[in-house]
Amino acid sequence: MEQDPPFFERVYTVVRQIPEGKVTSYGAIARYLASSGSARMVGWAMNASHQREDLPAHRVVNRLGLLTGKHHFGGQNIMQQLLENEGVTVKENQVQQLDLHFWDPTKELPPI
DNA sequence: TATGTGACATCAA
DNA sequence: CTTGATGCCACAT
Repeated sequence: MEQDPPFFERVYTVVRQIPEGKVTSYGAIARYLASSGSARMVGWAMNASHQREDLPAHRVVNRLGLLTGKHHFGGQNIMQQLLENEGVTVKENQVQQLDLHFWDPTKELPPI
């Protein structure tokens, strides 16, 4: 009877647990959820994140730290502003010292 | 059931 | 720097 929550909700659950000043990648989340390189699923889930207010999508960047989804934040550099406001240095749409700000769910969160 | 879609990742040239 | 191709798979229609 217990049905597994939609893939979306699993993604949101992880993203919501990203601490301030930290970022993670689509691929990292995908590996944590499905142990697979299906990072597109994460990006696609994020596309629907417009419905979720409590979802810090600005903490999710691509593997290089590039703010690929900033255009979904209103068109301006809102995403960068949010990250810098949390102590993350961003320049040219790319997170600086990514390894210091990177938050890996596969390491920080318990396995499913 | 099939088709289209996507805020990615990775390789190649 | 760019473009193209390939893999990946949940969800909408």
